[in-house]
Amino acid sequence: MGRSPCCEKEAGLKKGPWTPEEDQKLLAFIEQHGHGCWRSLPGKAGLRRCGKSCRLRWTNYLRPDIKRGKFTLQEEQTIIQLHALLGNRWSAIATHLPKRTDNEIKNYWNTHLKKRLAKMGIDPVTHKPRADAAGGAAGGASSGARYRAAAHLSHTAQWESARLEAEARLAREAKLRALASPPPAPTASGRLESPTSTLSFSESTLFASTAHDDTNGAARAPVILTPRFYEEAFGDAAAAGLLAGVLLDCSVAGAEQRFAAASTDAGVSEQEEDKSYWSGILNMVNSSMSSSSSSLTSEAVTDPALYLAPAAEF
DNA sequence: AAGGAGATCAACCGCCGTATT
DNA sequence: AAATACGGCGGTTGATCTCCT
Repeated sequence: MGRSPCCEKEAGLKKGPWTPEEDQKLLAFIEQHGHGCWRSLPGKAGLRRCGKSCRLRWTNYLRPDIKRGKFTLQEEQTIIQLHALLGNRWSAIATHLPKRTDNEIKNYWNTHLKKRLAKMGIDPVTHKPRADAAGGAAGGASSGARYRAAAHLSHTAQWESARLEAEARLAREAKLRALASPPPAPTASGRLESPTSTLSFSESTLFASTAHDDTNGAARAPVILTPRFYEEAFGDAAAAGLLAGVLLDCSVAGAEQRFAAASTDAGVSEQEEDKSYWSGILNMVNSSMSSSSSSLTSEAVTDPALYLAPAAEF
């Protein structure tokens, strides 16, 4: 029954930080043979490590296509918005940030972004304004309006419900696709894959689009991040200006207008809010896909319907 | 200059879904 | 169909670094 015993139960395997020699061995072996079966790799490569440790070292550190260093403003925005959409699904988020690993994104979220949102009075888990922060965290009269507006946009329960429904749809769709056709070649299909992720780009966009398609208007992201948000969070108008450019680049400039309108006009239609928010996400996702080879330049495809099409079948 | 506190990040752990026998 | 291994994921830890007093 089953497979042969697991090597991880072997004694004498090394743990802890990798030495340059170990890195060299692993790198040389993978360059020559590919990683193949991780479990058998350490033996073949002459490493006293378990396969799991080798895989982790490779995917998080040694892979040649990893971009290290400071996250850009656009990457931060992408992470925050995708986190609002997907929650702590770091591998799915990493799918939309080429050259960044899920581990790196997770660390960055936990050490930087989570704190920053909390500072802004936004619950980093639900992405809705915290009750105890209303009117206070960022200070001033304008922030009061901002929190009211954010609260207006916040229907967390509905959001969660729509999210779960979309997730279930996604799983069904993935199964159907797997049955209908063999998996395409990873690089030739145009799919944007994270080597650390099992979630394909198409699945992710489908997820976004199903939520967008919610006819009850239930799916919404609680908080829209605007240049003004960033200006206060960073305390840096230049950074906010850059973000404004990024937003425009990604065709979500409407979010700023919508946000301003929401602050003064409670009559803004919920459908419009949904449309604007989700098209922002879609365009952002789209822009990250279009730049998968080098940097995160934004060349938004103007027709989101391209990505919405699969969802119409549900 | 030294010590402590907080921040950062690489790596481990344990769980889960899928593949394999 | 059941048992088991494998690969992958998210949460957590702990060593190291940086900043502050």
